[in-house]
Amino acid sequence: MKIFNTLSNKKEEFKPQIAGKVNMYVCGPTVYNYIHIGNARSVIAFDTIRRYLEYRGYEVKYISNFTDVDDKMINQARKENVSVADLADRYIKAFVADTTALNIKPATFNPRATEEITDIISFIKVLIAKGYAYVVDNDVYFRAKKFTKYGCLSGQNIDELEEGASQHISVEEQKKKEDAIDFALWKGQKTLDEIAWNSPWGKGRPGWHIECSVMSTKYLGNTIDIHGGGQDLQFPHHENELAQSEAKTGQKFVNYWLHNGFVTVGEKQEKMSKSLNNFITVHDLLKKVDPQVLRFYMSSVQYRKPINYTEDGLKQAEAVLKRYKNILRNIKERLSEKNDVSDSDLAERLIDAKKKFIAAMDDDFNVQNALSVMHELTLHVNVHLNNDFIDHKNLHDFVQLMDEWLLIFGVKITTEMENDDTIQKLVDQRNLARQNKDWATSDQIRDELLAKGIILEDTPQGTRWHHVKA
RNA sequence: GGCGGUGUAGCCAAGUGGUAAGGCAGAGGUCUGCAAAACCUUAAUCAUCGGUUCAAAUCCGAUCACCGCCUCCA
Repeated sequence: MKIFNTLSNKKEEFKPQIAGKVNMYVCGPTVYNYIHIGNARSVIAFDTIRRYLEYRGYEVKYISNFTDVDDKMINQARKENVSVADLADRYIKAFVADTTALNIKPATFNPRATEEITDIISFIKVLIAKGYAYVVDNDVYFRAKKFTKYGCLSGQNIDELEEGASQHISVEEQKKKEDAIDFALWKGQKTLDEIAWNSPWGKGRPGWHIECSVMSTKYLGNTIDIHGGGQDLQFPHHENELAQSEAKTGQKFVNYWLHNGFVTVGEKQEKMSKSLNNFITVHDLLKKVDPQVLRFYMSSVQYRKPINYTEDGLKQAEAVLKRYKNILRNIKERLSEKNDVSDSDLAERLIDAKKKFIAAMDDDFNVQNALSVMHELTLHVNVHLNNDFIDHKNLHDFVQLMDEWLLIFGVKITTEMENDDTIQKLVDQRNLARQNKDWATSDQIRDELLAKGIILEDTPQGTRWHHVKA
């Protein structure tokens, strides 16, 4: 399996530290609002990756944090006149609701920054002791230049970073720090009403980057296999995480860094973000869009590629899902027949498709090629279904294969056989009318049922029906 | 200014040296009493210019356009 590693900027053969096991950490949301579909994309991308790793037999330990204290949290809580903790609880609940709807597998554990303060303080103490951090007033800063590899993840040159940074950092902050590129590990309390914890440096709270270093090393060990997040986290967040962690442990922090592409929107295809006010929350979108369609749309683009969010894109995803639903339902209907035949060609195609699917996904999770394999196989199975005699065993295997594959994309298609005497009676009536070539009655019954959301399909094997949404 | 990404048919998109996968939409057709479902047929020379090569979407150079990061952001 090959994975694109941001650290080396190329695809590398994936080798977890312990054969058969993968530990991964994915940067989670700051819980001060509903997540938008850009946030969802990241969650979906890494869930899809996780599911594929599990499909390939890896046991995955998956940790994703909640940032439940920082400037945004504090500001929003003030605005709403609620406590930071209440704000966090509310949006963690919303996050769970949204991601559950999108069929995201729950993380092995979701640590919260505010519940890790003791470990954060110990971590910072070590950095100070090693000379990688220094105290100014009630703040603690990381001495970036002492970590000579600083910039290795983002390919940034420290001197040029300084030029850029100097234009944006406030003068006060600038003065406190030894160097413009140093960043806060601990921020002293500014006003008495601000949430704060006791520390050796006075009351305060952790900086943003430190929490991920602490939680990652605490729950997964000093060196982890995969660390994921959005492309915008590459610098400075992940660069800083890397510096802090390796400065403390002296060991490699992450073997494979993965960064997902953005969701863009509008004619200019700009990044979806709160500051541009061009975001759509999952909470709102799911009021009108089938969560499964949104999930499939987002996971059917390779994780590193940008997704330009459009309604047409959603429609296309919906059309593909409908095709899969149709074939799975049609097979289920026909498997009740007793007209078994063995089709060696179909058997071979299944084996071949499985190989190709794995080859596609093993190549840095190339979902487009994987879907292409699924389409091709679906075509052959549909052709097979035109026959009077069908291969029960291989059709059964196909259904199982599709179920497994679709689940990697977070999609579960249910094809429950529906039984309804009232509907069946009407269908029988209609068929009687059809035998008598009474098309008027026949069509009238079909229209009646359609109005109730029931679709009829006349096949050589008889009339079958299903609900529009099913 | 520095770093990185993108540009392939109406749309989504694969493809890193040998004469353009797949999907959606559209059009035509088969099947059907008509539908539905399904199947068949059907479209691009790959942003532009130049170069290397027997051969380039694919390598090199230049240009144009767009996006992102360098400041909170998935």
